[in-house]
Amino acid sequence: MGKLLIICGATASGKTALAVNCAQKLDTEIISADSQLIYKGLDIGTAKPTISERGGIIHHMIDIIEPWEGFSVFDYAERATAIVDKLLSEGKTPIICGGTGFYINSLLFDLAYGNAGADKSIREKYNRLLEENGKKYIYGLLKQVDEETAEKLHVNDTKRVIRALEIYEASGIKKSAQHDRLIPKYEYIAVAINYPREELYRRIDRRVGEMFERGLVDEVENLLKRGINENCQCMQAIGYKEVVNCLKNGDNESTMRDIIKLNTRHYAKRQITFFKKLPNIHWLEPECATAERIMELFDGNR
RNA sequence: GGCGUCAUAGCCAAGUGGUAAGGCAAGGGUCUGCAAAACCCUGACUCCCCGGUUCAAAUCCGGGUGGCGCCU
Repeated sequence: MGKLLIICGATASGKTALAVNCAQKLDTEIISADSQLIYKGLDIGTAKPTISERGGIIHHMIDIIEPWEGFSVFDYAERATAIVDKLLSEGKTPIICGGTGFYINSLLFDLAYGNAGADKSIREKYNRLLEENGKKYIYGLLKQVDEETAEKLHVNDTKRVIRALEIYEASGIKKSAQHDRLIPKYEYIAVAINYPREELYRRIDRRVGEMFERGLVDEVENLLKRGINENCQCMQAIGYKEVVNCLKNGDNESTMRDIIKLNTRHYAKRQITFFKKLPNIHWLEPECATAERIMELFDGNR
């Protein structure tokens, strides 16, 4: 059975170029694992790889939905798994490249997600209850139906509290009653580039600066002009929500830049925390992060 | 030179006699259908220095140092 190559890690750490190099060596295709690259029209702020940066390699899971559409891990897992399987059946090595750890997990592991889909009306109902009665109230509701899950969650973590409530209401089964075993569906080897924190932050700063030079503000204004609501999921992405906000406040560009840099650094930190827990991940020092080195690791693992 | 004012964690900052709020930054972490989202945890053996008053001082008094403002 074939094996997957995962290239993950923090934003601005050089995943794309590395993945393209590997894909060229392996004569294969890349499957993006990025929750924002899926949107058409969000290019600059998401640092979507340009055609030339893609180096002639086919990239899947990029530009697959419209900005006003919603998307979730479940959708990702469904679509991306199909592509993985297709590539494997062709004898190719799927390369997964991206910084959304949750999406990568959804590909690697057979998660059940509580065996209950998102239910808009249930969510609305609990969101209303949250607004009317507060966090403690809905947390209390969860405690009544699924004490075990409630214990694991913090009262303030309303998103997950509501999701747990949703699972119970939609399926009649407690979230805590469903235990997924995290057994990888595929053999894989994961690599991430391990920049020293300060250097990673410098790279982020530089990249954010470049986004403004390329016209991030115009991109956001165009999306708004096209009628994309600022509350859309895609507009919550770093770079977009800040520009929208600053535009409203009349802040200058340097303020926008600083906020985006800061939020991106926070994001990178969270990504690193997430990937630390991914089994079988190799943290490569920047100077060792080459396609050649990865091929060695990959073959040695075969 | 004189007068006034301020001096608390990397930054902003509350506290004005009873044993150091809070915010930001930074670091650590959680993550099972919104994940570039959402959420959690961590920090001053000490309040510029020295001396004094007091059972007790970041808080009061004296001196010093430094910043700021005004005056000559």
